[in-house]
Amino acid sequence: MSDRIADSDKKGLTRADEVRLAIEEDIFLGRLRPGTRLDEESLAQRFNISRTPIREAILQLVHAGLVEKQPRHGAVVAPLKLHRMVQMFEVMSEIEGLCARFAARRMSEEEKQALKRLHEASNAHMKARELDAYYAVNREFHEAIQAGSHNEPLQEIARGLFARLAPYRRYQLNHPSRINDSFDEHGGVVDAILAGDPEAAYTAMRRHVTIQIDIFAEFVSIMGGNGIQ
Amino acid sequence: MSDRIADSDKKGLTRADEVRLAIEEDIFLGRLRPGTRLDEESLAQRFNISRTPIREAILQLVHAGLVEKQPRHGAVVAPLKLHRMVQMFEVMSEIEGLCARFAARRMSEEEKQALKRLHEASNAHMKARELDAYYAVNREFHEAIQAGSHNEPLQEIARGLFARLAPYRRYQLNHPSRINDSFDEHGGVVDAILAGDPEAAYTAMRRHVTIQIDIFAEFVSIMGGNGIQ
DNA sequence: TGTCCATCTCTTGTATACAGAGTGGGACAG
DNA sequence: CTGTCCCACTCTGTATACAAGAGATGGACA
Repeated sequence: MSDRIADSDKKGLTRADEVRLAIEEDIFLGRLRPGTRLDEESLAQRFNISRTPIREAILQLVHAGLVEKQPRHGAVVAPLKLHRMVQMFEVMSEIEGLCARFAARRMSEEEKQALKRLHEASNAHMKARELDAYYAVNREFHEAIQAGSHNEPLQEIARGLFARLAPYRRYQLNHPSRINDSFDEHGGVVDAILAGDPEAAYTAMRRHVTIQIDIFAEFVSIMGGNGIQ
Repeated sequence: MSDRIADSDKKGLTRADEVRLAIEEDIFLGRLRPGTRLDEESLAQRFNISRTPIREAILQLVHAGLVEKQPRHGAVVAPLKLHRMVQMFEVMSEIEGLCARFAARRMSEEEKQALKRLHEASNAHMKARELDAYYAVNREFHEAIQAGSHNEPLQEIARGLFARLAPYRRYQLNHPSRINDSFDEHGGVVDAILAGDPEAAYTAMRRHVTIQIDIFAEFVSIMGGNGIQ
């Protein structure tokens, strides 16, 4: 783990913000597993600052849903319960479907072209079997559509769900043929949005995310639920 | 304003939590208008505690979306911009519609009967023109359906949106005939849920909330946007 | 030997003190 | 008279010190 915060991008951010970003990344990248205790004192030592900004960072993470906290009992990285995770995917599919529906109606020509380019870029990564690169573009793809909804509260909800699911979502693309199917599903979404067909976009996106639930369920059944709690 | 926190219900709550609840109530009840500056020092004096828990409370409010904050620039009660508020209602109608759709599929017989009783109770308040009572039952009605979705993350999203819109929503039922129409629309939702018809429930609920947007837009046009920013 | 109680320690919650950034006002120059 | 620059004050961000609650450990008694 980076025991120090990069000296770059320190513009306008408080220490608390920097710590929050660092811990967020640790959670996303799996360096901090769900269930891990977040001790204020040791975090303070790790970042060479006092406990005050650490506490603020933890509070922010609590409200982002990444961390759970009970008074006088400390904070732990949120151990998503299985049924709750399935519920979140369920909501996510609807929210993203909604984003796609709005995007089909509201995206500007420039936004549509940018989306198309993103999709084409992911095509290259798919053929080259570059999993990490595909995963990165995949995220950009979904974010582009969320932004295309031109509805900020909706984007915030989507981002929040995405953030909470991110630690688990990365397992999905390990499924052998998944990356190809994912690309094809994206294609359907892109076509519907470019054609300006809201309902088709909604259906395609909703289906795309719903499939991820199935993949995830399969992953869980293989794992036997271990390591997830 | 209550300059002191009630000695009751102090179980398991930190000072920060108490302050947060107090400020939340002030915002909901309009005692703290959007745009009002939240000065840490004066709040600390008002509650007779130090700035530390005040800061924590403000942070929590920031993440609930009720307060905005920029580094080194303090916190103000979130001044909802008009277009953003419309966007929130837009999302709210979809979220509540979604809740209704799930509720139609998942509500137990007990939950359905409880919902029916709530609706009948609101009928009495409508006929007696008891606006406040109707407003209270109305909230219970929506919460019952949200709970009926049996999807916790979805409920949290709905609650969050409701909380952020609450300071403004109360104007809506002032519209003369609104209360009757509202009751009729609720009736449609109840019928669909009791019949176990997800799509009808979704449509009825979505329409019910969408109408609120129109009422709200009308209210705003009368106000000329003053006092809302 | 097992159980219960007390104390001790560890961690969180709160207070207070200090540092640094922003803002506003006043003074001086044009 | 007006504009600009500098100084001071105010408020936020951070550090540190203190208090209090929860859990653990050890001893004593049954």
